[in-house]
Amino acid sequence: MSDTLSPEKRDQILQGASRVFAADGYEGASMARIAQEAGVSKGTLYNYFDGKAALFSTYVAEVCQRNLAHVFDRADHDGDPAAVLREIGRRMLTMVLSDAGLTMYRMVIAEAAKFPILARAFFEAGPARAIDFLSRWLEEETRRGRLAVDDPSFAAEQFFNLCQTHLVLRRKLEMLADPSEAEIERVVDAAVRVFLRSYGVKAFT
Amino acid sequence: MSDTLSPEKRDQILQGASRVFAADGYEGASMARIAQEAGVSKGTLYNYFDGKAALFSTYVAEVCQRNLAHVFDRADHDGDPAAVLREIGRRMLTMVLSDAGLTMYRMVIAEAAKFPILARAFFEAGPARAIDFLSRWLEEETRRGRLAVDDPSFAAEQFFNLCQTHLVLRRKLEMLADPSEAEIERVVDAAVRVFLRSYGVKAFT
Amino acid sequence: MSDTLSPEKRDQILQGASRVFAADGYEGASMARIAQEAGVSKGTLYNYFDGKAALFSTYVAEVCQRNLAHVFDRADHDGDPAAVLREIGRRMLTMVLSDAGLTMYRMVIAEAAKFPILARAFFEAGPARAIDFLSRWLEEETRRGRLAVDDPSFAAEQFFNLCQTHLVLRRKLEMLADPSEAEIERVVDAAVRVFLRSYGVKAFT
Amino acid sequence: MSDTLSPEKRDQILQGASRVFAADGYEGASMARIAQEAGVSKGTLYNYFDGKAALFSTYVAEVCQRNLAHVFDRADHDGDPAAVLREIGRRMLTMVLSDAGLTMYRMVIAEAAKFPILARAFFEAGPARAIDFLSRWLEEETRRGRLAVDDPSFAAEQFFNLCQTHLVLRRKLEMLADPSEAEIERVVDAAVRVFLRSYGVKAFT
DNA sequence: AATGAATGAGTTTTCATTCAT
DNA sequence: CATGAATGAAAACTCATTCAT
Repeated sequence: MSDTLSPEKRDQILQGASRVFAADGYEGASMARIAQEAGVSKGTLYNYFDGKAALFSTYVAEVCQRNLAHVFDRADHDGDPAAVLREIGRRMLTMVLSDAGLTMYRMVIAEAAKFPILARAFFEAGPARAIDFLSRWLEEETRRGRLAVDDPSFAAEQFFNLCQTHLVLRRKLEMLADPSEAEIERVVDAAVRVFLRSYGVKAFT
Repeated sequence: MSDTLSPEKRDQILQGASRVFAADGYEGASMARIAQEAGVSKGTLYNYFDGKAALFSTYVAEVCQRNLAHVFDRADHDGDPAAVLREIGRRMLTMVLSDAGLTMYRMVIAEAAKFPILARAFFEAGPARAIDFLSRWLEEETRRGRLAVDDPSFAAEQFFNLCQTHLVLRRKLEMLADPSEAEIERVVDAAVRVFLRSYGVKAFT
Repeated sequence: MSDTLSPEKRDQILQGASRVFAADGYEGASMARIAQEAGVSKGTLYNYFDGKAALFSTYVAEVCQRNLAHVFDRADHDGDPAAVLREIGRRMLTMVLSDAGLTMYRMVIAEAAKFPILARAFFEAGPARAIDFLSRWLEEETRRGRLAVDDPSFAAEQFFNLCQTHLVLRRKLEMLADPSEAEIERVVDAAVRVFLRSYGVKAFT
Repeated sequence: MSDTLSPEKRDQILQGASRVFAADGYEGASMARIAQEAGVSKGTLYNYFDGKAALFSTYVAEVCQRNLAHVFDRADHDGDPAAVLREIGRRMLTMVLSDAGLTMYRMVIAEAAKFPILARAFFEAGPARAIDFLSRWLEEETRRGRLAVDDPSFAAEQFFNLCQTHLVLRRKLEMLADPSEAEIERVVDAAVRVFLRSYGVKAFT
């Protein structure tokens, strides 16, 4: 059945869906508009996907894979721990505050009750990946005696939460435009300071 | 004109709207279903409210007033600062994780682009109130020499973010049922520890 | 039953209905708006009239009686026949072109299929009265040898139709604002000229 | 986009719309009833037309084109002027008194305030065409010395107004069924007589 | 007799989905 | 396999009418 479906057309449809879902949300998006945006007929949509819900699920999964992966990929254990933490916090915060990140978050939150599987997929592809990365880095730094973290996974989550202070909720509530680099750095610096007071080792702070 | 509309029926409608909005979100809710759930006719809905958007706005405002007010009202400067912080964190977290809090958050986030005024109203009625309360308490404690907080408002936000570690995002993504008291306390205790390492005064820690 | 209904309130309602029907037409008018405009409750409307249709019928009848009567009341057999005709044509045309006349015509025409009785009532109260008046005047003038009209009623209708040349249809189709006195007189003068070429007597032309 | 919509179905819809609009007027017609009458679904209506207003506009335009065009197309300058005028008057009056003409007139008048563009389109397609045709004929006859018309356009309008005596208003007000040929001829003959008394040339009368 | 809250059938319009071509 | 016309079940909202107070 799916032997004759071309992957190019599948991508083409997902590109269109991407634009429309991002602009209008799940409920607001119409299959007609997605078809138009993708340059295919409405019927073709149903040849490649089982319906609107399935198309949305695939879209969220793909965007998560594409955008959220490879952001936390290289572990640096040579430089100053504080500098590394600042870089990690800055990357995470920048993505969370970006239009793409914001839109995706909103949609997933809005439809979490309806699409719990999708919500989990989002978590695994994004936050879980970041936590896992930072967690492993903290563990290794602790092993090397440069940090003193007892529960690395929990501490990683604490750090990311600290980084979201002030800016993130306000941005989600449309009370803030995309913040400047300087604003982001100010918040991240404060987060790193608080974090290291608890988990730092004297010699390195 | 609307003076003579019975407040009981108004409440009855808001009760129904409450159930339907909570279950289906703003877009997903239908006026027909709200009418049915409230036990009134569709026409009556429009006698009491100007339309779906107005009904939603009123519902959000009322729930904010009802649920979020009077949670942070008494400032305690006698006991142990750590104990006070634990109590504050526990209250905030309990509310954020409750069904009502969760539902409200989801809807406001989902519709923030469409109803920015409402999003701000939510912020003022909820998070802003909490931040303001804690901020003042931190200031007073600092004045009394029991804490050392330079930027009380920012520190307050950091504390609330720390308290949301682990549980809140997972709950928003339907990956967690309503957590137990013990789980909440474990997270809050950790938050208080980290917070006081940065902002505490030796004699009191 | 109608013993206790006050004529003042009835008039009050008709005043309100008058404004709303004139502004919005029959279909466009809402009973709620009429009640508001009349300063009574919706219920009261139904105490005085059997429903929207009945209210509309009464309104049309009353307006016809009030506005169209007493326009052609005095018969002048002393002056120049041409001058008298000009005056009659001018009066008729002015009324037909007025906002009130136009509105009434539009409504009656629009609803003639639905309210044929009302259409007839309009005809009797307006056009028929005018035709009757002119017809009798033509008859008397013919008796006095100042005109030569064989079928006075038909000739009267011909005269009124001639007077409506150019202006009336365009006004009905919203292609013309309320015309000036000069424009009206130019058309009426032409009508009188054509009319007297057929029905005039040499000595008086 | 709309290239592939079948013209047959479009016609089918317009046929249905035609029946419903004619019976109920613009406001009175419902899209549901039009769909039913046309034998299509409500959705299909919106595939072919942008909405009720657009459907109505198209309907009026098509009927005007279909019914009013090609009625006054051949100019005859050989026969008796009186005979030619009688033929022109008869044709015009027959159309104005027909069910199609009557219905169209009623609707256009009723909605002229809401659709002034449509009212003008009706005027151009119908009355204007007739006036133009007769006007040119009168001019040519005058040039040939068979008539003496100074203002051909105005005289043409006078003639058409004279032809509408007695029958037209009564028919519009539902006080008359479709009149017989004999009645029409009686009125037209009288109109021609009056017209030629003013604009005729002795030798030809 | 007056009120106006309540009703519910009605309105236009949208849209996910199907299926003949 | 791709198409897009057709569908029909919703949606939000209106309004003439009724009836308890």
